[in-house]
Amino acid sequence: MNNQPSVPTLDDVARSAGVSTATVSRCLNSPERVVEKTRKRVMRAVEELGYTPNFGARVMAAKRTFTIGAIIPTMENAIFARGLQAFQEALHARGYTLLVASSAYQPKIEEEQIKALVARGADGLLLIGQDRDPAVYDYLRARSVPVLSAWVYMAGGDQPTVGFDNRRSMRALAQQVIDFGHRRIGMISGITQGNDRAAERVAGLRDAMHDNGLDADQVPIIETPYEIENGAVAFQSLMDAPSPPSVVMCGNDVLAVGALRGAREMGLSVPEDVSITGFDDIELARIVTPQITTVHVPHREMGRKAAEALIDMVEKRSAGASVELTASLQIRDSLKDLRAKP
Amino acid sequence: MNNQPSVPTLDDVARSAGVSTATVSRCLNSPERVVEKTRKRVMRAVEELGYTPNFGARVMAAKRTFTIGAIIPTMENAIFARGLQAFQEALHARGYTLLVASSAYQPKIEEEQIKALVARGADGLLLIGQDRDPAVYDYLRARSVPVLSAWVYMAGGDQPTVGFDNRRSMRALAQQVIDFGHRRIGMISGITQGNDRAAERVAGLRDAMHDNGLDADQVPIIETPYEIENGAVAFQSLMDAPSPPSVVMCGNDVLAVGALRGAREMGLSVPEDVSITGFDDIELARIVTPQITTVHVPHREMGRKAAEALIDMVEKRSAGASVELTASLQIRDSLKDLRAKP
DNA sequence: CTGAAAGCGCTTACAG
DNA sequence: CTGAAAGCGCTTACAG
Repeated sequence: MNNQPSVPTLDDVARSAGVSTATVSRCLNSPERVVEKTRKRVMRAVEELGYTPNFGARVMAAKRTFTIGAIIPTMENAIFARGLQAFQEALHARGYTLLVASSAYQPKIEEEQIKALVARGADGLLLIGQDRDPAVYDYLRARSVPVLSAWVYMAGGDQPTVGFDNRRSMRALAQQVIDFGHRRIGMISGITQGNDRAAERVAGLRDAMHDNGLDADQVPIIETPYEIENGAVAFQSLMDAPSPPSVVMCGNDVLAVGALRGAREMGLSVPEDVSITGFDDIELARIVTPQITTVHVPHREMGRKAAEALIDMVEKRSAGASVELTASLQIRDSLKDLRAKP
Repeated sequence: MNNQPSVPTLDDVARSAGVSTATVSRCLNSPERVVEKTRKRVMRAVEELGYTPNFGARVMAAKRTFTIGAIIPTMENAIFARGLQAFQEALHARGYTLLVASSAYQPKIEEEQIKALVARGADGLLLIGQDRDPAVYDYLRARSVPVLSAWVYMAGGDQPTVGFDNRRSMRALAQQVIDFGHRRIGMISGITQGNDRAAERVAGLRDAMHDNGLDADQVPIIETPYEIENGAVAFQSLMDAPSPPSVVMCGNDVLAVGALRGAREMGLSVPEDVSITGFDDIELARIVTPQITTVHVPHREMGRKAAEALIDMVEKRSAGASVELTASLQIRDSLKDLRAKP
């Protein structure tokens, strides 16, 4: 802020154009309500003086900041970076600006950030996933700040969601894996505590096991934070078992790339010796060799639709409708079809 | 914002505590100026009513938002994502919130975003690079919004910078390449127009050529936006020349990964048939095979230091001091030492 | 130490 | 279509 004494105000513009401040305000906010001749004169004065509305005053009078807050686990994972970029672009197209904070996957930090963004006047909030303390939603409701959960899709919840069904998607991928003849399945999952996307992906694998009459409890599952190195370590520990898996399904592509590295370090060939799958379909999945079988998530589309849904909630004060996006299987070289006889 | 009719104001607190609004305000902002007895009474009322100061009113009266704006080319490139994440964390540690926008490497969009963030009350601004219309700096100066340029280091410029010397770094890398015996050098650069980092990297290569008595004008240079696919296409066009280069130096790692893909598609082995270098040292550089020789840039440190320098400028109203960080060579398998006889 | 009051720069019913 | 004026909820000299 730091307004200089020299920064022009609405009043200066009004005086310069020979109209009232109300008219200048209208020219800026609902130009169609001002007759063209007047409007032109006013806009010229705005130009000449280099006038920009004072933020604080505008917020105070209008009770809106045209600012939307987003709290994501981290910008360093390409999936959020890409979605957030699209979210910001869509916001900008509709005249909104993005306020960003990150939670490092920690509920306490997320709550703190929610309060910080609300205190900064966010007109609406984008959060990732739905699994959080109900008190958070009460807090937001009391201040009537609309919230939208993205990266998940859950029909009929309390909050609208824009995303895809993590559980169903992982179930479909696991079904494919099973169809390919794999029976000894291992999993490397992200930390499921406080992360419904991770938990749902695990549930999806279990669903597929049940569907095929397999014992889900036999699946060894290692939970570890989403870092390449952790994927490598977890992979090696899974493969050290007496009867190692024929396929290691990972909670996301970052872990899968780590698993791939782990395999290379152990001298194992993928997919000849062991298959690996990921989730998200970030660019990385197609850059490594072999390319990783994964679930494609429409990150950019998700970001864009989330922005639109959230702005609708803010502007129309509507409850907001959930949007389901489709995540699709991407079968690539890292998954071997065991039925195929060479 | 969207204040409910039920949200309590300073006035409500004052009435409830039987004091003036001035006293309540003092209790909140400079408690030492209020005698304990009064203060306790006031704070009790604040508690009971669940009072939170109104953002807009506070901003308007105090002329500060505790918000810092950042405009980066895109969040999708890992180098900015990582630096921005660190920037945001450092901001949060000092009580500030981050307002983000992206420019897609387009000056016009950047200018628009600068205005948008200033209009949203950013107390200070982080921009990438220094190469922009002087009018932009005039605009910012007129509103006394401190600006800091990151990802570049230039001593003695008008604006403080927090970054490294792109030109010197590329020169050092090119010197290494030349020391390894390479003479036929080709380059794939990002678009240099309006991107001083890209332009400096090209200049660095030319410097090294001069240093070694080589003709810099002989170096074929292709400029293309930072996308993997573009790197592949540019690489192939360089290699199609009658006397193709023995090494292709890329403006960043994204282009280098593209070049690697291009080589694979052409059936060329790296580094046996041709060497490739990158810049930035993003995670990708170590994930591909062969690993890419590049320049390591301390992204996180840069983000953190930029946040600290910028907050100092905002709070102390100081001119701000530039900080130079060190970028270091990372020699990896993608660069062949032609002198080494097997 | 505390209060009355001006002022921050807008927006928006309400008139005309 | 345009204007006068109230009001948004704070902070801060200025008095006392």
